[in-house]
Amino acid sequence: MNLKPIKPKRISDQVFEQVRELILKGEFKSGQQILPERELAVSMAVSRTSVSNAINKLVTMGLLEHRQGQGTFVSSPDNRNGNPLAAAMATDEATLDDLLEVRMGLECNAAALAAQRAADTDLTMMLKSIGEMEDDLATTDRISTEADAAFHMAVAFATKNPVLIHLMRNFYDFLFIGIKKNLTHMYMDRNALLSVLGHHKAVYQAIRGREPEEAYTAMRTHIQYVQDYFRKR
Amino acid sequence: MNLKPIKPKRISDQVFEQVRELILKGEFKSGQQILPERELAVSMAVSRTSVSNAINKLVTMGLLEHRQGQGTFVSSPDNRNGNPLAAAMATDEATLDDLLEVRMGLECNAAALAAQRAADTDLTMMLKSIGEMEDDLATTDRISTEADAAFHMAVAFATKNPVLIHLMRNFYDFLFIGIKKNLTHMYMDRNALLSVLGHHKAVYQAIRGREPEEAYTAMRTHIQYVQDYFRKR
DNA sequence: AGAGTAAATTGGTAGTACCAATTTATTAAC
DNA sequence: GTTAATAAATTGGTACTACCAATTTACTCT
Repeated sequence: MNLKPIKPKRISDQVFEQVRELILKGEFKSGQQILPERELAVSMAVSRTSVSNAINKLVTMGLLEHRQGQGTFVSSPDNRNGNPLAAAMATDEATLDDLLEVRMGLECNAAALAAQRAADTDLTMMLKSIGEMEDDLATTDRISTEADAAFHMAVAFATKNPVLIHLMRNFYDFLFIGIKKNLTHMYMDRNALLSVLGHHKAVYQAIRGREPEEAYTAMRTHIQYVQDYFRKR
Repeated sequence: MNLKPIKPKRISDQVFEQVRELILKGEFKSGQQILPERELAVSMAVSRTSVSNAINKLVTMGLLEHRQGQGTFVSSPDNRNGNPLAAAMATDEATLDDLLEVRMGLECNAAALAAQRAADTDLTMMLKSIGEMEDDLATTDRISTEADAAFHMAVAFATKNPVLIHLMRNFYDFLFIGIKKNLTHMYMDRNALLSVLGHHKAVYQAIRGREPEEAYTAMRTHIQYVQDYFRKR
């Protein structure tokens, strides 16, 4: 007899999550109007009150903007309060290079910690994302940003440090939603991607081999490569 | 004739502001239940819908917590979304050690960057905070957390990286507001503080000497010392 | 005194009506 | 045919009412 406690889920929270997912997946683009409350309520078979509550939550978080008489619009990523990096990038003359510099500090350290702590499931996740990247490159000249992010998030999870995981998640949300177009060149440059894939494999090998210093150096090589790639553009 | 445009103010926003003010002024203490929605609606002569909207906004921001059947309560300061680290520390079993591990990544990297980029004003700021710590220890057995934070922030400013500066600011806000009591032991332990002061001086010397690897290693020594200090408790 | 039940209290959901702001469509005047 | 004014439609905002869901309190029975 294996009974698990049932946690009731508020309707407005479920609406919130669905709409948030649509935004994060890019179904509703930045600046685009989403469906009106009445329409969402009918489509989801809930009351307009619940929809309105969910939308208000997304407005408070900065993902959406209300305009009475017009509709509800997706905010530009820079205005999102949920992501501290957006705030940093919006208020100052911050650049992609600045962000990569911070990554250098965070991710090299993370790789070293991962080499000390990775569980088999972590290693499996890293290998899976490497496999996805290989599959992509076998049939196309590009890889999905999701596979790249998944690799780095797998390394973060392997650190078992919740603060670091949270920060890394913010990073990848921001990188791939906020400034995705800046990264497009590299994600469609076959030679660059082969190098990236090689770096990922080197990081993975070092982590699997429980070698923190090698993992640190491999990740450093990787991020330095990305930095140099964008510094040339 | 001086006519100013009249900007209509949403009722729910006015409720939001009034309640937020009461919380920030301490009329409702952390953990305390605020007035029920129905009561607030009657007191403010508005509909419960508007009150509920305002409360939901404060809940989303983390200042309040709903509990169906009980009431609405003021969150503890650690849970406030104004600081992203608070969110990371609240949702998981995160520890001070986790936070120090992340600092290891960020701040060693920052020290190396500072050694490459520090201006005279940056060096002056570091020296000033070291001076304040020395003054404190000359007359008392403790130092102010502000002087310690000021040193680390001076190093961050010396990196000239706005993203890093922003993240570091969040760190020190959180460290000294969120979990200040955990740090008290060290800030009143004379021997520990003498070591910390020595570490700061070593970091400063390396930065002033434009030696990134020495700065990195000195900062690493410092944070490792703090980690070990708290791991013994 | 303890257990069970009922009532009260609180936030959550739903539906309806209307208001406020904006946009679109229609009509009237030139 | 064009422009301006008016009406209608669309969208979010407010209000009200009724009921549901979760928790606490009060009452009754053993």
